[in-house]
Amino acid sequence: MTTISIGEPTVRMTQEERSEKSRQQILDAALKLFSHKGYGATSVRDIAEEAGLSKGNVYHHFPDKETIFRGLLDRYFQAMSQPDFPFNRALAEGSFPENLEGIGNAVREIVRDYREYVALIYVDVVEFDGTHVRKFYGDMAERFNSFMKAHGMEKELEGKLAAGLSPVSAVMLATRIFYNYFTVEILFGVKDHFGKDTDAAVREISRILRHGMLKPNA
Amino acid sequence: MTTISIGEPTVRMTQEERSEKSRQQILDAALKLFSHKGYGATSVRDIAEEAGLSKGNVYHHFPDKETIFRGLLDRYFQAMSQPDFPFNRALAEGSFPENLEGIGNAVREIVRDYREYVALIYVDVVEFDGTHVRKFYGDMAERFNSFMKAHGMEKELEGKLAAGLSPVSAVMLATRIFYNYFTVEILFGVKDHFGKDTDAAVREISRILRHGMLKPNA
DNA sequence: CGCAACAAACCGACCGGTCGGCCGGTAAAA
DNA sequence: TTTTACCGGCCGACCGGTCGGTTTGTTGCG
Repeated sequence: MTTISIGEPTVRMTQEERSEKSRQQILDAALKLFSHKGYGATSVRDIAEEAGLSKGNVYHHFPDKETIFRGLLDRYFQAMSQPDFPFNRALAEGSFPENLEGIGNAVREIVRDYREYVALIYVDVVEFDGTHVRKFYGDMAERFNSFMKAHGMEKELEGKLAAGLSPVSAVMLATRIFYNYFTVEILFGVKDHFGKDTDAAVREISRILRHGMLKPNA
Repeated sequence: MTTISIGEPTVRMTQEERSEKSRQQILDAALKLFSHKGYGATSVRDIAEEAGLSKGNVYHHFPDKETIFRGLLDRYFQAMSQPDFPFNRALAEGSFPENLEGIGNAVREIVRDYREYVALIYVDVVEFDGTHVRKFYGDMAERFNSFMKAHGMEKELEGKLAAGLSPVSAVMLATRIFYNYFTVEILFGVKDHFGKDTDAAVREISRILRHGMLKPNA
């Protein structure tokens, strides 16, 4: 048994617990570094140091550097598939598209809390040619379809949406524009880039998505 | 005078021409490498080799690696400010928002032709914390404003757009969603990610932006 | 014109330092 | 005792940047 003290009372850990803890420390350190320096510019030494472990130990838990990177994307995609992921909650519990503002706020929360993972997607696109994220985006329409079917949103939407408009397109479009808006705001660090504050921008986007930008009877 | 033969008749170049040609070769090589490997993972040796020059020569034309990177972003922002840039042409010569499909197609053309520069923006966000692109995005709303004023689009739009909706928001929103759509399609390499072909997606997005996703009289 | 004198373009070796990955050894858990 | 977590030195390759020296183009003077 090893004893570790973290200021608090001494903690006993089994071998499995220690191993898992190290794995998570490595992933946490790698997330921070990959998302701020890119993949190629982050060294395994950096990761080990940031994690407070030796380089040898990192290679004990992961076969190579790229496996660490893939592990991080898996973490993110895993989180996004949980029912309590803010976006999934907002989409399921409200009534689309009346709840567009709620969806916008959920996306805002996600980009804020997961900004490093969002950056990882850019890293993959640049340094791995999008290899690891292509499937995720390619399956997105189908995933929305299943989600909406599972939550019985189809019939309700059929009656509300304009004729000939697929519910999937409507939800996809709304999702994408909010992700894009908050990525620029939070990841790029540009405040109020629509020329108005965030809440006003979310309201205006929601309104255009619901009723269009043209005058109603023109 | 130097004589170079490129299969074709011999070409004479002044010192200034040779220098400029080398500078462009360096930038072209750097664009290719930075956009595919990231900044930190691209070595000045790689750039020199790709450009067909020596490393010493690269440092003769540029003081350091980062200046090369900034030079590439300058190139891109410069191109975007030209009146004949596809987006500017589409926005100026058509009638917004009837020409949304045309704007969509212009953005498609841009992302296709400038995909490596678009990737550079991601590289800046990840590896330079967005330092070089923040101003560009921060000034975007104001830039649209000036552009529309210069082309006398205000009054026309005032009569067409829904009450209380700012023309800038309308144009910004449309621009962003198209950029996002084609970035995923072209840069991420995901075909038909809205679940339908590109033209159908552009039409559907344009329609939602113009008339909204809700039934007209609901 | 010829040609010396200068400047700019260019090359490749070299610097201290870091890279990804491996491996032998140690100590603790099972 | 066997297995596993963990350490840190080691390898050849490569990093950004500098520098001494060579080639090439330009300029001015006779």
